[in-house]
Amino acid sequence: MADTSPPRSERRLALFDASGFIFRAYHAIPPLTTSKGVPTNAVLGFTRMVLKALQELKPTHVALAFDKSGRVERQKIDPQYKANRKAPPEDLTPQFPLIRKVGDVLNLASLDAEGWEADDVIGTLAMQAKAEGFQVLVVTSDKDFMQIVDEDITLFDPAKNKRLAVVDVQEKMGILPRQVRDFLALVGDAVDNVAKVPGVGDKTAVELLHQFGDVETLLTRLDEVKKPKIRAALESHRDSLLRAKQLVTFNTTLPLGVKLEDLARRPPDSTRARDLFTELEFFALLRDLPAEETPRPEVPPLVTTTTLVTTEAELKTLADAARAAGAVTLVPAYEGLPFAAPLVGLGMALPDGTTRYVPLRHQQLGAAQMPVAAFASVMKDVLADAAVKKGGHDLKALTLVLANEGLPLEGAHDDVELLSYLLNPSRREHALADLARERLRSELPALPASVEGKKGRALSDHGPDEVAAAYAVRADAARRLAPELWRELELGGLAELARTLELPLLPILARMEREGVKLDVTELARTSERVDVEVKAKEAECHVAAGHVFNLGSNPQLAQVLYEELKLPILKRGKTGPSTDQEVLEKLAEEHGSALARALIEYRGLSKLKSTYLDTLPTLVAKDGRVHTTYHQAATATGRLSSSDPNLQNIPIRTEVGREIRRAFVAEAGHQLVSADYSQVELRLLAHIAEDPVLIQAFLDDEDIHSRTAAEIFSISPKDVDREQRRVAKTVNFGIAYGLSAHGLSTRLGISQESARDVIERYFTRYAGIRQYLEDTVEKARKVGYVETLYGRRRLMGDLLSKNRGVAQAAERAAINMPIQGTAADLMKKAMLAVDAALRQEKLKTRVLLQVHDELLFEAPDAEVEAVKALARRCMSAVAELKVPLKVDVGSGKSWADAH
DNA sequence: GTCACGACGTAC
DNA sequence: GACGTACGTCGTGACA
Repeated sequence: MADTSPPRSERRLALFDASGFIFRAYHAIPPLTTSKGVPTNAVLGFTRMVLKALQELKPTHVALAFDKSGRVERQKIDPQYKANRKAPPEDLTPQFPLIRKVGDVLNLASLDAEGWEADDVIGTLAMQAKAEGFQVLVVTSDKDFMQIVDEDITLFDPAKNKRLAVVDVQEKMGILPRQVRDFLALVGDAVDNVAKVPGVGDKTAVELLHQFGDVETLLTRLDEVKKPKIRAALESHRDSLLRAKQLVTFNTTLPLGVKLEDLARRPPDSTRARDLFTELEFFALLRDLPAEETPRPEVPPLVTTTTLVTTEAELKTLADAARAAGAVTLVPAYEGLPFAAPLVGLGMALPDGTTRYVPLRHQQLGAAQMPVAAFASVMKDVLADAAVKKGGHDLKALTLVLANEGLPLEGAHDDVELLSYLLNPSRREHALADLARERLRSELPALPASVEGKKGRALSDHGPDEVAAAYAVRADAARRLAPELWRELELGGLAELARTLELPLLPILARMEREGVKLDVTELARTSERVDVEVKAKEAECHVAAGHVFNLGSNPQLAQVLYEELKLPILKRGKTGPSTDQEVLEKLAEEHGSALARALIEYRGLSKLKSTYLDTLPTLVAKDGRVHTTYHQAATATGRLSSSDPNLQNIPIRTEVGREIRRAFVAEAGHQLVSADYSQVELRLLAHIAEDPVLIQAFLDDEDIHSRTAAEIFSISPKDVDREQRRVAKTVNFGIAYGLSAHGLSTRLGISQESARDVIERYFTRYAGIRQYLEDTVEKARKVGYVETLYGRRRLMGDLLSKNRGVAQAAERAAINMPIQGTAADLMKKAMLAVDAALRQEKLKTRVLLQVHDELLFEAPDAEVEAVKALARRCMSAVAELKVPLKVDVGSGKSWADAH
């Protein structure tokens, strides 16, 4: 291949002072957001400047230099350095990662060095490039950069469209570029908090430098300084002057570890640039992008075919390659629920792009397959080796199907479903096919319908050739998605959450699912029979009250009976017609004496419990007599887990029949169930996050929080609070973190809107910190476009600026709630890691079975019960140091009901 | 028969 | 629309 790189003399490196421009752009351009509310003024200014400078300078090589914890190293010289700087404005912070993204899609290298400023990165690169014969252009508006100007290094100020060479520095400053550092040290810098020598202004500084050349010489010949005042000042500021020179001097010897060749200019990735500019609504800039798709040779299309692995020797080679590379991406072929699903085959991808499919349990006659036992013996070690990082999509499912084969999996690391979830937890799905379409511009071939939960031939009835490519491509796609997702997580400050919380939690959830919880089906059947009698009686009662038989489960039929035949008033309407929900029925029963409504309420309650729990749960008991739920780690917008098949996070507890259902969740013989739950965790977190002194004190005093709130609201002593007042306060306490409204409170409590408004106003007067927090949260969310938890989990909030007021208000309530609910979820996840580690550490046989948001349920051998109670309380309380204590209630017994 | 949707109700 | 986050059941109506 011909060498097309420019001759040495024509190589021009443009170095952008990116961090400098971010702040300039932010202040130069008035606040601006996308229609979704993402602030973009600094991003726009920065992008325009970069594009303009590139056009003007036509460099052959380019780099963007950023600060990274920039003041840290200089503060080692002087702790006062930039100590007076405020944190960046809150609507600027979210623009930093966006600016990095702009650099990324424009194919410009972004460089930084931990602890150093962009200045130092540029200084280092400039020297390196000069030594290699480059012409260096530093794009900046900062005069400090004049210190590195020489015959090969010039500055370019895009704002003024002016270049600055040695002569310009001399003309402007009256000194040589290499004296700029001395000049800056003498006159100081108020903005950066660099001390000056008092009495020395620009003129004196220049004069002194003409006479002595630099500050070091000046200080050795102080007696030659004519003016006594200046001489005295210099004498007494000797140390601070030398320190100041150190501070203003660029470090030109950073170990950046970058080759200049890597900075060769590449055309923008116009596809991604187009997407990003569209997302940012930079429509004017879109036109300037090259129209055609830029070929991306470094990102080849996904594989379309693969090779089957059917011999032990081939598989061994593959396992060795994975071990050597330290990573492998695995996509299992299975159908149904991963607990108990047999492994039909395995798609694999290695970091070098090799893909394979291992057929294991295809039914096709004559198809060559890998014997399962041989597969297990070859793969066991590499799967269990945490040093070999595992990638894929839904690694919990992979962990489970491998566990079914007796193969423990360690080193789960690149789960693209989980990584995508952290980037945008509001998103409905993180299906691999969608991620591949969006991020790799590739369509994945379809999987057999049965795998997607639809009807069709069983997976194992397909031949290996039919499905091999589909699974191998998926492994290839997941392998390629992971680095991109990690990069975005790093940019958003979410990578630590992934590494230290979500990924370590994944195997714990897999174990909990595998463990399952024992269900006493006889007990459930007994209850079901009894409830059945009651349900039938209530049904008959309803039919009598209606005067004829109808389907009680059909709301349209019910509405006809209530509102047309019985002529009851329509109190509420839904989208499809008059409502028949519980609230309406209660009013009809109480205020209009409707016997039908009264009977129907009881019918609904009982039949719900019967159909959802009493009759369904027994069908979900596995062969081991236990129920195995599936936890979803990438499902909720707040960071909570969810549970399905069955959902064990909404097992009834409030009603008597509900408690009977919990009585059917039991411990094995010789064991007990131990329950540990956080008391009032969300209200405690609200107190901590909002820093409300009154609420914090209430928790420090371990008071009955609802009575205390009642006392505050009604301005009375806690001991004088009556039941009704406590009930009101309890409702307010529960509703407050949900964005409670006067209307909502009034309907819930059956009081007038006026008194509800009054109650809320009194609440906010007493708990002023809470009101402030709620307002600040919404305001900040509007500015930055997201809300976050104490641990940095983020939820993007696009609807806050919706023109539809209802939509915008709903988004405000969600924004208020997420930091509270999400932080509680973070805490519980941390607690689960701590509890798991402690159980191992103490070599206990106790297992964690269930997590229900603020509760953990354990199954403990009788002998361990007390130890586990103490352990759970300890681990869960100590998971964070907050301004309020984290209280944990524990209990134990033969059944879940008894453990409460 | 299958699917998507809305209404409803359970949990925290 | 009216208080946040989930999932499951049922009935309904469109479609095959």
